[in-house]
Amino acid sequence: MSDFTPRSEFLQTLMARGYVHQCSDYEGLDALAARGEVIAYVGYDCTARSLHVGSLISIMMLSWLQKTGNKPIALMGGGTTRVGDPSGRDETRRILSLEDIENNKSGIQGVFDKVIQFGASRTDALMVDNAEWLTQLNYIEMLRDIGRHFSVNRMMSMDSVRMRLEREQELSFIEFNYMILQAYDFTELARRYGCNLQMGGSDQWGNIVTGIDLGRRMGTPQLYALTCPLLTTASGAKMGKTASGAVWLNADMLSTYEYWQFWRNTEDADVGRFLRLFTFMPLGEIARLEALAGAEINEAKKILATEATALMHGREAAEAAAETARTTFEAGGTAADLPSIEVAEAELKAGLGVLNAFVRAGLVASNGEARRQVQSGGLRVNDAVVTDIGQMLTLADATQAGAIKLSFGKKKHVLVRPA
RNA sequence: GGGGGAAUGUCCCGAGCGGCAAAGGGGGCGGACUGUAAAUCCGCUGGCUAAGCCUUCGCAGGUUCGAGUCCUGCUUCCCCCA
Repeated sequence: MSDFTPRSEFLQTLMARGYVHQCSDYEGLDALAARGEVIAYVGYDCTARSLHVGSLISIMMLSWLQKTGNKPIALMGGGTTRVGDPSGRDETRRILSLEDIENNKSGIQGVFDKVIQFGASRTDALMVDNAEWLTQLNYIEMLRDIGRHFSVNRMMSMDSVRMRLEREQELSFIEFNYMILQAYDFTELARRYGCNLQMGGSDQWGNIVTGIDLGRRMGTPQLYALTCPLLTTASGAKMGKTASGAVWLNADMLSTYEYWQFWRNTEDADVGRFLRLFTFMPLGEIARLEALAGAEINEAKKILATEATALMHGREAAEAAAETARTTFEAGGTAADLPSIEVAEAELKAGLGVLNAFVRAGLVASNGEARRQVQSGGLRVNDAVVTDIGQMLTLADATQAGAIKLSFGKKKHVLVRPA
C-alpha cells in the first residue's frame, strides 16, 4: 500500500515511523481514525512474569493511538493463555497452571501505564482480561453460536496450522482452538466496548483476520486489522536475546543497566529504525541522528539507549545507567552501581578462587566455562587479564571503592563487595 | 487391527563398522581488528575437589571385557494398508 496517503494523524504517524506491516482496509481505518473513533486492542498472553522487547512495538502503537486521539485497550490473555497460541511455535507450549498465569498477569500489567493513560474519559485506556468471558463459555453453546462460523478447511490452511502439519509436528486440539478464542475475543470486545481494530505482530495476521470474519458473521460493525513487522536486527538475527536470556521490560527481570546496554549495542544500520519505533522523539531530530556517520553514530546509540530506557524504567534510572556506562567504558573507571554481589568478609580473608568468584557473580555458568574463558583471555579482575586459574581473590584486591571488579569480555562487569 | 520407519550432546538441525564425551552445521560465547557496530579471522561451546573421576544418545531390562550402536519389553511420533 505504498501509494496510500493517510489523512489521519494516527496512520500518518504509524506509517512514517515504520510500525505498519499490513492493514485490512487502509481507507476505512483512516476515516475512523480521522474522526478519533478508533478503539483498538492488542492481546498479551501471560506466559511469563514480564513482557519482553518483542511486545514493545505493539505497546508503542497503543500509545500513539492514544496520543492521536483514539482509545486503546490492553487485553490480558488470562483465558487464552490457558490454551496456548501455536503461532510461530515448533512445539506445544507447556500448559501453565492457573496460579502461574495469575502471577504472570500481575507482573505484566505494570508496563502499560508507563506509556498509556488509563481512566474513564473518552481516550483513556482500558485493561481487560479475556478470562472474564472465555471461562464463562459453555461448550455446546459455543459450538452452536461460534463454532458454526468456522470452516475447518480454512483453519487447516492457516499458516500456524499448516506449518505444523507440513513439518509433521504435533498440533493438539486445544491449540487448534486458539484462533477461535482469539477471534471470539475480538467480537466480544466489539460488543462490550465498541472495539473496532486489533493490532499485533505480523504473525498474528491470520488470527486477527479470522476475528474480523467472525465479527461480520455475528453482526458487529466493520472490524479492522493492523499488524506491525516482527522485530529483527539489520543482520537478520532475531532480536531480544542476550547472553542471559530474553530482554525483559520489567526491572526486576533485567536491570536498568543491562536494559540500557541492550539498546546501546544496537547495530549501526538499525539506529534510525529503532529511534522511530522505540522513542517518541520528533522525526526531524531522528533523521539528523541517523545521518551521523562512522564512530559518531555512537552518540545516536546513547540517545536511543537513554530514551528507550527512560520510557520503561524512568528518566532518572536511565540517566544513571548512561552515567554508569560512561565511567565504565569511556573513563575506564569503575562505576559504583554496576551489578554487584556480596561475599562474606571471612571468606575473602581466607581467599576466594577466581573461577568460583566468576561463577558466583553469574558471569559464567560453571567452573569449566571459567577455565576455558581463562584460556582465551576473556576474564579480568580489576581490569587485569586472569592467566592463572589458581589465582585467589582476597580483601587486598578490593580497590579504593571497596569492591573487586570482575569482567567477562569487554562489556559485562560485576562488582564483588565484602560483607 | 496389520506392516514399515523415527527418537542423539536439556538451544536447534544432524552424522554415528560394538571401544564414544560422541563427526558436521546453525546459534551462542570469548579473543584479534574496530567505534561497546557490522564484516572478517582464530578459539571455545557436558560436570567435578580435573594428567583422574562422574553423568549423557526416548524409558526399563538383557547380551558383551566393553553398548548411542546388538536383543527384549514399554512410551511417543510419522508413513502405508485395513
